[in-house]
Amino acid sequence: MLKDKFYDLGPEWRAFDSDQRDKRGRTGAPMTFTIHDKGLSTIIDWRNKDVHGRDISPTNRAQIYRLRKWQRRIRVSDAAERNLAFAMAELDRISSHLSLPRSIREQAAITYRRAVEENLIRGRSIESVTAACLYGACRIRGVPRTLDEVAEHARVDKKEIGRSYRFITKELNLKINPTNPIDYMPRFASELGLSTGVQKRAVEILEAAIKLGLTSGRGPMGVAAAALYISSIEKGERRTQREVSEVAKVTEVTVRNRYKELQEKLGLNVDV
DNA sequence: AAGACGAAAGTGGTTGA
DNA sequence: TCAACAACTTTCGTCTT
Repeated sequence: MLKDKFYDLGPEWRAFDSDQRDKRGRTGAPMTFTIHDKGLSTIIDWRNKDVHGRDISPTNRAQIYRLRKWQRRIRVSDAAERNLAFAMAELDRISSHLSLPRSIREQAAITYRRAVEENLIRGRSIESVTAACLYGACRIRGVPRTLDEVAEHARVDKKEIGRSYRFITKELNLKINPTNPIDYMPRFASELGLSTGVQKRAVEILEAAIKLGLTSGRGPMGVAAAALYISSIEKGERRTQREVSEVAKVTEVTVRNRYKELQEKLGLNVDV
């Protein structure tokens, strides 16, 4: 019954690439929901007096009671709806900034609705919960974005999103696997303009590394970056450590450490 | 001149008493 | 709640291409 009432609150333009998006993005949320009824609501007050201050007859009184009851109901469902609409708008806004596919956004919406149903929002900001749902949705769908990336476009800081995320996943029993470095591969490779051959090789390296347990306890992005770095050299499409570290959002030092490790333990000789 | 290297000190988050 | 800890970062001087 609630869902009939949602409007498309997304941006009114479509962006075809991120440059465009950056230029055209105007402001935060597409619309404010602070005034849900546009000031048109009528309030039935609690006194049993009419406009002239006279007592209302008992017959009319029964009717007034019924009206009051509805007013109460409408008010609470309106508030809930308003919050949901706001959350959906926020979800839309962040995911469009992150160029996330619709399916992920929907996954996030599902999670969010569940969170609402289970009363998990109380005490947490809607913004932090939506961001947390989105972050989780990315991981569930195997298209990881870092917490930093999500936080960058959310209106709350990383710490709070993380807290909400942990809470939500625990309370809803969401089974989310630890991030797999392989999931980052397509994105990193394409951001670096590397061929699918390089990407495939990097995945092979990662698979071998996972078998040897070289990935556990390590930041997945660092490992992914290192594998891609090695593979880019092997395939003659070399990228510098700096370039690789940039897209993976880690430092060169980390790329170095990881790749030295991979090289040594996997018996790869990359040099020359 | 740019890239790669590695040592050393600093940071934030997890873990275990 | 606090301290220890590992991974990662920052910074910086040096070596290699």
